[in-house]
Amino acid sequence: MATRGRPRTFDPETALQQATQLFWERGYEGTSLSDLATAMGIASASIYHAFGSKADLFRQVMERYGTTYGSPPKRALTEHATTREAVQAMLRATADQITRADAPHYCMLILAAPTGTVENHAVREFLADIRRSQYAAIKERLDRGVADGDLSMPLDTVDALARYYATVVQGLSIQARDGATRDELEAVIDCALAAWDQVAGAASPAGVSAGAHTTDTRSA
Amino acid sequence: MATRGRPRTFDPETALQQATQLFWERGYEGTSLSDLATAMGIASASIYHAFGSKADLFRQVMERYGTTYGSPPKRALTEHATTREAVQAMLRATADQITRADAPHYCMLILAAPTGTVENHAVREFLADIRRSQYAAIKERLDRGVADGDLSMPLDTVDALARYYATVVQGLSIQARDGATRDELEAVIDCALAAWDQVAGAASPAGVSAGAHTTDTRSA
DNA sequence: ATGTTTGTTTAGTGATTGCCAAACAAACCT
DNA sequence: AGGTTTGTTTGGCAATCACTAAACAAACAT
Repeated sequence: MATRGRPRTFDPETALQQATQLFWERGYEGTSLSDLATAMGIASASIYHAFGSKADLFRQVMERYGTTYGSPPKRALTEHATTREAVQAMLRATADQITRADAPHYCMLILAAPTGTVENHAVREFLADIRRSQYAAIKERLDRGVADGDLSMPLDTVDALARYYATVVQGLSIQARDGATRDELEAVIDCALAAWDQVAGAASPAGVSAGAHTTDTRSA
Repeated sequence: MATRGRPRTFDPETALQQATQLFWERGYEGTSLSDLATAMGIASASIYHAFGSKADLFRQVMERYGTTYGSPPKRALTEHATTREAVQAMLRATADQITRADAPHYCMLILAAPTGTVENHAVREFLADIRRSQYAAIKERLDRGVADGDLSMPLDTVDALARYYATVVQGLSIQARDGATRDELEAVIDCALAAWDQVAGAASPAGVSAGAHTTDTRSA
């Protein structure tokens, strides 16, 4: 089918890229529509025509963000043979992404809107949902490790370990935001992986569950 | 000296407390002066008279926050005999504070203003400075442990371990914000302390220093 | 050529932002 | 009582917010 009507004067992909840069630097509420219009090179009315509302634009920005900047850590999680290597690669890919010279030194998913006005509650929960799916992705990889016989531990320890590495990933963004270097993050990751060797490498995870203490004496 | 002039009609401490609640829930930029005036029960002009600007008020709120809600983790760090116990107590006190039923489930210092408008850059750096001093406090405790003969490791490993636990503390706030329970945080803390046993408990910390990292898989 | 469709800009909407001058109020002072 | 000092409120500042109606522009259709 041929294109009807007046053709676009801007490239939507380029415009989303420019919007990404602003939202990334200033967060959701810190970015105004006039800021966006200027950066995207079009009138604000064109933004509404092309992308809907500010919240809609942000959702499309985040979708693109997930398939570009957010992709390496996700791929690292699935594309390594052993679970430990996968987690290590995921952490290192995260550190790479949040210390890039050409972008803000943190993950937009984590810091673009952790708090804010009451009226933007839905946007914050939209981001929180994605973050919770990040945890779920880590947990799935650990579950796969258990299924592979690669990882041996009680079920609730798998949950804890997955949440633990999600916590580390999120903490790394604050560190990088506050000026930590790539090398400093690498040292943090080394410490975080030392926990792996203790919890998953040893026979027993030394009281990792909060409730009943179940001692698992199986060896790997 | 007797009090000159018209007396205050509100208690500054109570007013700061009410301002704290709002800034805590909505962050710095998410809280408006009219919101604050309503919550504090006074006109916005009185806020300026008593506290200066919005940024000044926020700084006073954070100062009070540090000596109240922020106090238990800090005290835990200094009031325990062994370094490991101190770190564990600090982490648990943090988890306690960010899952209180009477307050938002995160640390205001970490999530009140990680990103935002260009004009509020100074407020964000004010918070970042305090966060960096948190890392410094952890590092001081570890240094003391080394001095006490309580902890034995290379100097750069002490740096890494301090930054690592700062990372965990900050990650915990995102986790609690996104709905993690106190028990789930406890399980995360157990994992984080397993790293201690591996890095500080064992003889050598398995390459914790900032060495070569070759993971960079950045995409366009 | 005229109409339809789609995208653009102009020019605004009402609401809200942080902030402040000026008037008013309540205490103490001499 | 009159003056001084301090704190309060009223009223409104200019700027910005997210958003949109309406006019204009550029393509295709018939």
